[in-house]
Amino acid sequence: MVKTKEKIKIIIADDHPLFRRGLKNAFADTPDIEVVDEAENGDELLKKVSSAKYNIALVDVAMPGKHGLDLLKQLREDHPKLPILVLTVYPEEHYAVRFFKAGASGFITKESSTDQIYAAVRKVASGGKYASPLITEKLAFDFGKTDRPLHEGLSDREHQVFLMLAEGESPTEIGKKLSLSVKTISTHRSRILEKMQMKKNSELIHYAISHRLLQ
Amino acid sequence: MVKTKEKIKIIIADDHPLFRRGLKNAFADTPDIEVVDEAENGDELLKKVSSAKYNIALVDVAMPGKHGLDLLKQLREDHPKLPILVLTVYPEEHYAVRFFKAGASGFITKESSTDQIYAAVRKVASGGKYASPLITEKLAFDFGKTDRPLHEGLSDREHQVFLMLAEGESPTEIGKKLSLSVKTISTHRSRILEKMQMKKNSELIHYAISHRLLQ
DNA sequence: AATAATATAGGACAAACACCTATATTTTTT
DNA sequence: AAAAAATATAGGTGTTTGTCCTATATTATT
Repeated sequence: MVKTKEKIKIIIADDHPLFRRGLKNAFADTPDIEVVDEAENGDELLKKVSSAKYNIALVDVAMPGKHGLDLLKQLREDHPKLPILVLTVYPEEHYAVRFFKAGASGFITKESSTDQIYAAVRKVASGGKYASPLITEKLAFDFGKTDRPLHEGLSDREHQVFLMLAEGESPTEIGKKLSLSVKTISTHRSRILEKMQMKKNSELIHYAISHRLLQ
Repeated sequence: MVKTKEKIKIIIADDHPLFRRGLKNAFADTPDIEVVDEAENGDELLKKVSSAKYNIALVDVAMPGKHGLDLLKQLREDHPKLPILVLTVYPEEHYAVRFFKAGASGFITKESSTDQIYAAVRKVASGGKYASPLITEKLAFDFGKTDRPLHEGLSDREHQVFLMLAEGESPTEIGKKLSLSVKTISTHRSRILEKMQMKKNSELIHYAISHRLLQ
């Protein structure tokens, strides 16, 4: 039971040098948490986690290279035991569910205060899950609800393709980026439109804009 | 001439606490620059700059409340002499021109290294303008040509078509709505892309969203 | 009056894509 | 444990869509 004296070792992954600095500095104030490594993109993170020992990975999912749900899934696969605390700039409500399902242990936005982040790290380090009160409420509230936002009925892949379409990317571009055939994208698109009860890409775009799913 | 010993006093405005911390910490390393105040949104910034004395405002333009060009213009109006260094997460090429036009003294992205940021602050503090090499080149190239905000260089018809394209409408749909041939729309589109120095509709969409031209 | 910019579109050809079908895999339901 | 549903992936085919080049009339600008 001397374990309590050991520090929580975390690796942080974020592509903004100044944000990493802010994080590191914030954890310099905590006696029980220590930033022992950094990565500035998803691939570097994957490389590092496989070699060294961390208690938590604190990961911005919006990075160049491997990122988002893909990155999260890959991490889970390579290291099923490493708890992942997801960082994002996005308004959380729309994404949290998705990230939890994909195996994240916690989810916080970059607007969070240092105290919230400390709390999240501690909670996750002790094997728990962390979500902001807002999200927790939302999760509870939504449970079993049938009239959830349309886009939550999409599968992960569909959601991913949906966002890209909403950003105006062509099926061909999307296929290229995801290394999938245009046909596959086209099929996803049909199902997205069907699920969302829409007929045209323009409707997807409007939907995404009005739900603040874009930038 | 004892002036050289005085520190450059800056106020930083960003809605991410951790990013502010990173910035502050980065400037803790510089003997000649000092962060003397912070603001976490545009309104707070406006309030603070009117009361106190800073040599530079380092401002993230993507904040809740007053933000973006509006914020920048307001700052210029209230304090024509306060140099403003704009921070952004956006890929710089499309926005820099506009921000300089609106009176910014410098423009850097959040991906920048601390050294780049120090350089920017010093340059701006001494009355100069700062832009990354990439942008500088771009500005030189564009001068006299696309000197005004990109989308304002469009003719009325082009602007109309631009917005419809940005909403995801297809050339065919647009043609129908405007009772014009698809060919005409296609021609307009080419010219819009040319004038805005873009290549794809997705760029139009991003531009429109980030400039709040939609909805 | 001369020049540039704008608004319109036809023809030819290429690319993009939708639609249908199909299969393997995963997840959920029973 | 078995059956059913949902998910993720594409191939083939044929049409829609749109680009590029060219052209002309009209309107602004100098």
